[in-house]
Amino acid sequence: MPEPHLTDQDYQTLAAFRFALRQFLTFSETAARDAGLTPRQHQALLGIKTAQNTGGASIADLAGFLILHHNSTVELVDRLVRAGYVTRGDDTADRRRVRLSLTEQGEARLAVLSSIHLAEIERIGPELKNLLSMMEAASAKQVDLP
Amino acid sequence: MPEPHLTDQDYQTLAAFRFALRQFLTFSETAARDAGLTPRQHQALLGIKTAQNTGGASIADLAGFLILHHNSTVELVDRLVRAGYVTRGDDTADRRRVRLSLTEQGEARLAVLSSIHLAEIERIGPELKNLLSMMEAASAKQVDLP
DNA sequence: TTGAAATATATCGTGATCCGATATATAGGG
DNA sequence: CCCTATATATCGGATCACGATATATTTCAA
Repeated sequence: MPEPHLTDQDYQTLAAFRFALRQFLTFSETAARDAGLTPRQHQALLGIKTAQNTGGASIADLAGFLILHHNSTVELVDRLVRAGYVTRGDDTADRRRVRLSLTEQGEARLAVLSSIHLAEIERIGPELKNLLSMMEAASAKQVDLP
Repeated sequence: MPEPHLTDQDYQTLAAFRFALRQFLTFSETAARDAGLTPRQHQALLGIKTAQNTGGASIADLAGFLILHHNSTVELVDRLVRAGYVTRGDDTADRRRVRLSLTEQGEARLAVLSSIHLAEIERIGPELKNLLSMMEAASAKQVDLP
């Protein structure tokens, strides 16, 4: 059990950091929904895209990227396939496995969303970095971790 | 409609950033649940704490901090009060309003969680800052916003 | 002062989605 | 070849945020 000595300033900085994160996540959520996707669906497209080079993501790969359980990921992919953004392909080497790829529509939506996100991240980057630096200099830290 | 020219590197960096965020959020969620709180409840305690100086947060204040609607916030506070972490107080000036404050138990849980979080944020800060810098230098950006 | 509009909080029903438990198909080792 | 492990899929249950609506209090204008 840690013995924290937190100052008001520590709480203020933590709160500001969490608020900045929530603002970004809300921005991202709104952008995704405006593009006809749920936030998770957007994340999934990004994960599938980045594995496209290496043969296509499996369900387990995608679950790892999203930090979700297999079953949740299967359901998410079901919804993406139904919506026409993703296709399930066969893995020729291991026929238990599924190889996910983006449809043209999936690619297009992801491209627009990614562009928007790069711009927003560039906008908020300085503030986030500043808050991160403030917390590195915070007065109270957990020092008794193994 | 933006005309994105995204490189594979852009997608990789975006994905790495989102994965880092998800890792942090998963860490935070696990820490909160280990302390007997849901993630939102933890965030709410932090928001209430930082408004303690200025007379106590109202429902609307808290909703603003969490970027939630009033009704969701009311329900969240209901659960926090039922669990013994928060109390509703009266606003003497405006009796429609509620003034939220932490119980001793709420203070204690928040202190432990905040200490843990400061340590984790210090740990991941450098990587996050690095990814943010990479995206500031990204090749494709949304330039045609009004 | 009174009554209408605005503001703050609360209640109720609904929908989305994540998880636990379980089922089915395929691989791979002994 | 069989047995266990791995990969994906299915089903029921629970949580939580939201929209719509209700109630209480304040504010303002006539």
